[in-house]
Amino acid sequence: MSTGRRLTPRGEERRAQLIAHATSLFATRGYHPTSVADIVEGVGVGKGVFYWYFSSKEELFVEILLGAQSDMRRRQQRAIADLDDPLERLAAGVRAAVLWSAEHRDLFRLFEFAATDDTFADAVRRGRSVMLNDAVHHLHAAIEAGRIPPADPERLAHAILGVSTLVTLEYVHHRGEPAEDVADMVARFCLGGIGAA
Amino acid sequence: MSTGRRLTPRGEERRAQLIAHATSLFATRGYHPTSVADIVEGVGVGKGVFYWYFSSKEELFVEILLGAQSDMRRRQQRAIADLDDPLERLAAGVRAAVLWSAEHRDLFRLFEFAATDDTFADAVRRGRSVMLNDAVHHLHAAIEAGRIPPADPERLAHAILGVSTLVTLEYVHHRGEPAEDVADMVARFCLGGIGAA
DNA sequence: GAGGAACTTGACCGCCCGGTCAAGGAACGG
DNA sequence: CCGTTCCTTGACCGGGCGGTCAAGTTCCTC
Repeated sequence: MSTGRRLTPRGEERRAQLIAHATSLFATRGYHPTSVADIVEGVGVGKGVFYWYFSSKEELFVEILLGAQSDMRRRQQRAIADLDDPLERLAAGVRAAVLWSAEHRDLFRLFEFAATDDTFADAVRRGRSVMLNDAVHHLHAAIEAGRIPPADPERLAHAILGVSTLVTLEYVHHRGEPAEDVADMVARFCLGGIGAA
Repeated sequence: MSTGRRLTPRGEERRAQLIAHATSLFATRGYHPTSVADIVEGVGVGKGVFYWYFSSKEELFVEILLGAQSDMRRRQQRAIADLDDPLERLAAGVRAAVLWSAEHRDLFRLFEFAATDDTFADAVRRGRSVMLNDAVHHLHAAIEAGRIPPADPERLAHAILGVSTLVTLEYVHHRGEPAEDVADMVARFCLGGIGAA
């Protein structure tokens, strides 16, 4: 993960400040409307500081994106770790995704934007495909075990991702309903959708 | 729908040209990176022409958005018109949405972007809520009739929208699979998700 | 305390943005 | 052929953009 650059603790903290503030600005105003001047102003430093830590606004955004993806993945893996049943693993993964999205509204909004922008869409797809592969794996196992009717696991995985994304956006982010409730509803809908009892 | 402005046939055609080219540019490059200069250059006219027909780049985008929304709605209504059964109406509506999205890739991408931008998110939500209300209505009827287990119809409607959106994006737009097949799969998943036999 | 690496400053650069406008051409009714 | 309305032009404006850089400050090392 390290970019090779040597940073003192002070530098490390500055960098983190910039990332944090940029994330919040990108999420609230959007990527394009947020200028580098806005970012450094919010942290209270000169413009040159930004380019000491990042080579461009674009590079910073990608870094935030990749960091968020791997953080979410880590959370999902942890939630799944001690489960054996494929359908339980699937449901736990979905729940973990919803809960993570509830706790990281800013990062979730960044995903949403990045997916619609040609410059970042590939990075989003690459990150997604990792998560999707996990789901495909569980779905495949469930089909093999006769727990759900045969179907293309990849399509099912995409459908599940679609439900999680839009329902989380609407109910957790927009209406502020409890993430746990929403996660339960999403998991239930998805289990029905794939044909589980 | 008419903005009150008087336009000769010639003017009407120019306007349509600008809308068409702007739509394609917005969809491929994105809204912010597309400049008014890009739009008029593609049509081969001076910059002033743009501001003769539209008061701003933003206004043009909103017009495209609203037009697309009502076009999609019209298509959905037509597909549903001669069906009585609530679940059939629901499935037909979903299929119509997928097929429309397949035939209007540009407009579909505009929806996706607009939903992530504060300036346009409200317009998107307003348009969506119309479609969602239709779905809620059918779901409510289906629950009343005991065709599906009781649940919050609004949440189910959002889940259905999520499946349609993401699966269409991935399989129809990205992989170029036949829209009919994808529409079938989406409808099947959604019926399972809401608990229909 | 000398020296050098890490960090910071903010004026500056070239560019392009959304939007304006005075002026000029086409179309058409009278 | 005139007058008017519709349409078109493209130079121009103020301003903000992403990005640079010479100069300065802080901090650690020896």
